[in-house]
Parts: sequence; structure tokens; C-alpha cells
Amino acid sequence: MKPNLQLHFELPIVTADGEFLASYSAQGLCGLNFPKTFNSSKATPGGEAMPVDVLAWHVLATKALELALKGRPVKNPPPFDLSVGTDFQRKVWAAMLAIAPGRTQSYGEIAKSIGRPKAVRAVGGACGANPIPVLVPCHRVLAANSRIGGFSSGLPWKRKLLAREGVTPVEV
DNA sequence: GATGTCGACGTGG
DNA sequence: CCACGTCGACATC
Repeated sequence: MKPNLQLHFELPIVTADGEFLASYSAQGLCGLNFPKTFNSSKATPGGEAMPVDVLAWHVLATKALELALKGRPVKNPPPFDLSVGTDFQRKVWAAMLAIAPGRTQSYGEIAKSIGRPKAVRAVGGACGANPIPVLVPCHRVLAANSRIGGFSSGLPWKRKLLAREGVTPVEV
């Protein structure tokens, strides 16, 4: 039998920028993948036990993502499931969520704001480990002095997202 | 002022 | 053990 519902679903979100893949757990949205970095056959086949909650979250996530891609503030985001990840990482992500659209912060400032001023490099690692890019604005984190720095999911995305928020980082 | 090197922090391979 | 989406300090020209 199945003692527990495997509460994990993956649904595509089609946007003007391509097809994203959203992952949901029992707690909410727990992952987001950029277009073409995943196998579309991975999406959860329809039917079966798709909880209503997930569908509702998906609607919210879709709207949230569309707003975020336009560089506008997100109004009604779905709940995020950030239970994955360590305390340190969650602090970093929380700090990033506090960055307003059109604003940026450096890895150093994030590090300072979570009480680990010297753990700058670790912050970089946490950013890279961010399961929900775009919605958790890891792209608004730049290197010191507004340099663009790096981006695991692809530098072009970082530039594009920032450009739509009216931010022009200094190229390295 | 312009460079170059080094140590510090957390996580994962 | 090493490498990273880094920073700031210091040393040396």
C-alpha cells in the first residue's frame, strides 16, 4: 500500500519567456526551473490525486511568476516550502525576499544582515542553492560595487531579469 | 592609485 | 580535501 501520499507535483508554467516547471510539496511551492533545463516529460501526468490546494497554488504561482518576469512586485505569491535547506540557507533566502523590486544588495550585505558578516562566500553558495529562482529574487544579489557577479542558472537570465526592473549592473 | 594574494564562512562533490 | 555566483584587508609597486 501507500502509507503516505507522495505529495510532490510538477506542473509547467507557460510564459512569454518559455516553459517553467514548478514543483509543489505539501507545504507549498518548493521548486522552480528555468525553461529548457528540464525534461518536459517530467511534469506530473494529469488525473490521479491532484490536491485542490496544488491547483490553487499553481494559479497563484503562475500569476506571481508573470509579474516577477515583468519586474513588477508580486502580489499574492503561493506559500513557499523552504523546509529543504539548512538554517543558514533559509536565513539567506528570507533576506533576499526582503529586497524590493528594482533594488539590489550585495553578497556582503546579505551576509551582514543575517549576522555572519564574513560568511560572504557561503551566501553565494546559498544563493546558488535557492530552489525558487525569480520568485525568491536571487538575481537581485550582486557582487560588491554593483558588479553582476555570477549566476548558476545562467548569467543571461540574471541580466534579463535585472534589466526589466530597471537595474543595470556593471559587467565584469 | 593600481594590482596581486590571502584568509574567512557554509555546503556539496 | 577542494571549489564555489565573494569581500575586505594588506602588501607592493
